[in-house]
Amino acid sequence: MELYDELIARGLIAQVTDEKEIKEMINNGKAVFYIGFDPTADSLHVGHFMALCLMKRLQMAGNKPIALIGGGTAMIGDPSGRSDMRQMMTTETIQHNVDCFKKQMSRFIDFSDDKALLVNNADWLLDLNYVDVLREVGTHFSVNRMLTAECYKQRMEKGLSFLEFNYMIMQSYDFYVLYQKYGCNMEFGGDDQWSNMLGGTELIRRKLGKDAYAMTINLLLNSEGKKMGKTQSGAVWLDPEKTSPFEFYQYWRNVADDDVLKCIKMLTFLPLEEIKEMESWEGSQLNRAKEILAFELTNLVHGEEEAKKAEESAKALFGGGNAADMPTASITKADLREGKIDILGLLVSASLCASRGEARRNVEQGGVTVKGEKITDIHTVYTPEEIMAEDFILKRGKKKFCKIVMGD
RNA sequence: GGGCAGAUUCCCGAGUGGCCAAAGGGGACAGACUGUAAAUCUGCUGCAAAUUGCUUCGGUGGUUCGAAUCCACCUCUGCCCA
Repeated sequence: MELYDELIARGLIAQVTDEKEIKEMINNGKAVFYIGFDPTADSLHVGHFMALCLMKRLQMAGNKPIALIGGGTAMIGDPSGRSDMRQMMTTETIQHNVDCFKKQMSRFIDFSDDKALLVNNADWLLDLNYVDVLREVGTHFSVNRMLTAECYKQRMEKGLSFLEFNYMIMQSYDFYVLYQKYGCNMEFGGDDQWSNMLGGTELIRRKLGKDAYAMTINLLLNSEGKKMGKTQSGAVWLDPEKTSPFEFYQYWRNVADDDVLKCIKMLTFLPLEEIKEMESWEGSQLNRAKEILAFELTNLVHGEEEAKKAEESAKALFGGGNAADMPTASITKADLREGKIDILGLLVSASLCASRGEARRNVEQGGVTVKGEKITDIHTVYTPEEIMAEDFILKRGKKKFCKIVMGD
């Protein structure tokens, strides 16, 4: 199966500017394409991961990827699909994030021998002269048309600042620069970027009289229509310091039934024939599919060793018995009172609960377990020796647990 | 620049002098049921040395025995006019 058809089959492609041309180009490795990443945090997350996978797929077919880090555009903030303005970031924060992105990306994409490029649009955006830009670029944009763009719709109600309004123009300008500098003839991005991307192809046509193409990939939405890769405590990060491999594994292990196959299709590199077989699975059989999904993704992001560890821990924990490799939390002498620590303090110190009040509630509602036994008394206290015992496992709820170690 | 409306806890949103840590909904969290799923039901949702105390209703100051609520100024946001 050729690349383009595979992308369709996996449900990745959302919109294209010219299907015939694009198909021809990417199937034959003739595309030089770019995907933009806004460095709004110090780690990539699941949303970026999809884009990285796409880059990889295309690179494997001989196309040349350009990863564009939006060090310049991040200073403006993309209003697409957002209900309020992003917080303004300082130049230092952005630079720090850019560095972090670079490190993580090189894990997925082969940048050696010029097989892929990594560029930062701060390099050309930051020195632009306002009047020059207005005259050269601004003249090609119709405000009337921009205002009707889908990506601004939400913001037309809540207010849109001129700063953010310019994001589309900056992104379009990026494409224009890359086209001239590197012969970049295609832009990829999430479907929420569609209008921004069209701005670029339009600009190239108007200024250079050349054709450039754009293609968007479907956003990874769950069955409720919300973006996946987010938890109550924020995004699911690719950085193991921010989201441990075990948590990462668990996130995918816990996706809803309705979403498993979609995720496998869109995110893994498993052959389509193999995935086809899974489509007939139903009911509790889907649990197997979830294990596969979780393992595959953890493997891609954190490597095989970590993936295996996460899988074993999960199986041990939920299948009974103790996990060999489990999250740990440390307490210090300062946490002790008269040489002991109470159950509430322990839960808070282990970051299993946000406050003693929450810890109290969890205990009272029967959600806290030590060594497999339910704790019913909120006044239960432990000595450091008890806590350090091999079998001392603190568990809150069904899925959160850890071992305690003594720090200084 | 002028006029109008508004800012409440994670989010939406009620509250317009004491009965307010603040209705209701959503979400989150815990329990039951399950398959580490969904749906459903129950509980719960500011912090703590916890029948009490402390901090919170955009900010600062004021009136009052007492302020989310009244007054003044400020900041921000939306709408209308220019």
